[in-house]
Amino acid sequence: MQIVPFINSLKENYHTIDVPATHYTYTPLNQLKGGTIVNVYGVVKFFKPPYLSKGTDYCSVVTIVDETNVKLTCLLFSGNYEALPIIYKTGDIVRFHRLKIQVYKKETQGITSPGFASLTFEGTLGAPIIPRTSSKYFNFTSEDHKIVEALRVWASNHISPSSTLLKLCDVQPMQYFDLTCQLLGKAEVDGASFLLKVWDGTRTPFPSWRVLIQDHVFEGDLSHINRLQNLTVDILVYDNHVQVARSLKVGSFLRIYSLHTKLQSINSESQSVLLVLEFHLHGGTSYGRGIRVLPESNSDVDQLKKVLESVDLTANQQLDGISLPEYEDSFPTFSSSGSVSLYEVERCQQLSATILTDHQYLGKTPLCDILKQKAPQQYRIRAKLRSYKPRRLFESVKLHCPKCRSLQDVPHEGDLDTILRDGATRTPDTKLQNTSLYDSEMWTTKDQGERKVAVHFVKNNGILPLSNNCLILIEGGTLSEICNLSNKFHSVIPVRSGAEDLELLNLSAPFLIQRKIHHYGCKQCSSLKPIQNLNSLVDKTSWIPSSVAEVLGIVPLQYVFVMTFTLDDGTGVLEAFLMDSDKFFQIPASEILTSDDLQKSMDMIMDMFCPPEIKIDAYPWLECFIKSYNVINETEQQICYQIFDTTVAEDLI
DNA sequence: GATTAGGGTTTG
Repeated sequence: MQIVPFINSLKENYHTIDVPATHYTYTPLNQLKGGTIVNVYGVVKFFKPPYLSKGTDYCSVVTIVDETNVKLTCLLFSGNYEALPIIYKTGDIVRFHRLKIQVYKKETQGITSPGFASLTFEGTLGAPIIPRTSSKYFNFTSEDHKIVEALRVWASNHISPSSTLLKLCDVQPMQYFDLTCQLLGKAEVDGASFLLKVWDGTRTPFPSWRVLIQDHVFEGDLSHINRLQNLTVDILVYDNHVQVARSLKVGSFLRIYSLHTKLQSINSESQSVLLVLEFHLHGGTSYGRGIRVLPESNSDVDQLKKVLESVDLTANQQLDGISLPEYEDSFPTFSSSGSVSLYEVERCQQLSATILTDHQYLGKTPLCDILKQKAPQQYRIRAKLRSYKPRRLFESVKLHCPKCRSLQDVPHEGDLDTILRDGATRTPDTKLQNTSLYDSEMWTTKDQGERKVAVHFVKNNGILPLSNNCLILIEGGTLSEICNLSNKFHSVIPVRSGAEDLELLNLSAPFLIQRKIHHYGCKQCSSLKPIQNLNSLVDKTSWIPSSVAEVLGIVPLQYVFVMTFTLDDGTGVLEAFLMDSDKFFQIPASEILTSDDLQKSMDMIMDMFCPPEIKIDAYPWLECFIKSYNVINETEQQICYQIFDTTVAEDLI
């Protein structure tokens, strides 16, 4: 061993030898050579909090990075827990003295060498630069100060801040995260697991599970815990973490790394299902799993204490033993972020996310029984939505003819433009303008081949109504012109000049446009009547689509959602067809294609029925009314099912 | 005095 590092090591670690201050040099991480002993600085990119190794020492694995953008994974061992770096989170800055560089599997790594010593600093820009170390005496100069500051600046521009530190109110089911909390109680569960009861002053989106233990093994203030009710969570720690957990002091502040959440549904007495959130600290040290006690001086602990002190227990108690209506008042049905509030899923667990609009007297039938029976029949069922098709909303919107029952796609905007252009090739006939029904105006466009556009303003008893009550007939207009006019006028009907009268374009085009809604007619079932028939409408200001359609001989098509639901009640799986204009989802299918808000609502409803990233156990129940019917094709007879008389539960809309 | 672990989630 070289004498100078040896003396420095003694100085830093044992403070018994008085030698002059030594100048340390720090090797950039891109200049490390195997077989050397170096001093390095770095930003912590990853770390495992110290844990007892399978040998004799504590171990901490720390990966650091510096301005050279080179990473170094360090294996740090010490028989003394305190001698390992006191790292609380990634982004902390460390200084290692007497780190041995070696090569393992072609990778350079650092490992403690005799006399290893470390300092750790908070990585936050502007935070006070206070070294954390267990060494009583250590070398710390203004140059170190500068290095730490420079690394902080570099890290702030090159390393994304740690996102794994979460408050309990922000945890989601199925997640790994780091929790800063206070230990309220603990209990031995069995050899392989140990219970920690903790809180951080915020409430989880689902109530925590409650781990069953024998009363006498619990350590902690139960009356305090009872007062806190659902502000406390139960964490089960396993295997290697058990002995650490056993040694923790109630009341201490902890950081638990890579804590895992899992959503679990449990059956309660009243047949309803309740969702609870489980917290597991699994065995092993992968991903830095572990527990570290935070000192009272830690700034995160300081913040946590303030939160804990400010928790309003009276407000808490009002929420305990909740009756549903009060509970819902506290939480918006849909969160502003556009995602479904987890409380809602919970709410759906307890009741049902859909309800029947009729037939409530019917008893429920298990799907396995329905699948054995002949059609046609009607059933009330309770099932979960395992999956649905189509997944893309716009693919589920169709046009349905109630007369011939045909279904067709909604024309795309591009196609519609072509249809309108093709229908508008004839020049407006001036003989058909200015009748008793309407006043006419004609324009000739410039730079567009002298295209002529005629607009006929339909009068009400000989008088032109205000534009927002006025129906206009338009000849030769493009889609964008028609859309602009439909914003100003009550209704727009695209027409062309016929032999004797204005006539509708073919029924590939909408027969009536009101704001953003395009009304279509069935080509099969309609037999067009003259435009002048609009005269027979007594009130020429309300322009009800069905009335307009009727006088013009049109069978209007209905906008519908067409979807296939794969329903599962645990006894069987059944595919049911849903065709809905607005009764089921309470969203008008006619408006959804042009409304972002409605699309968002629809997405939220489907996410509620079929929550992403959650097991089906945790899905809400749907109460549905279904009809079975026979479908016969060339080769076989098949039984199909359709959902009827069912709607999304009112408080979920 | 060597060993420990050598980052990359349990399956409770």
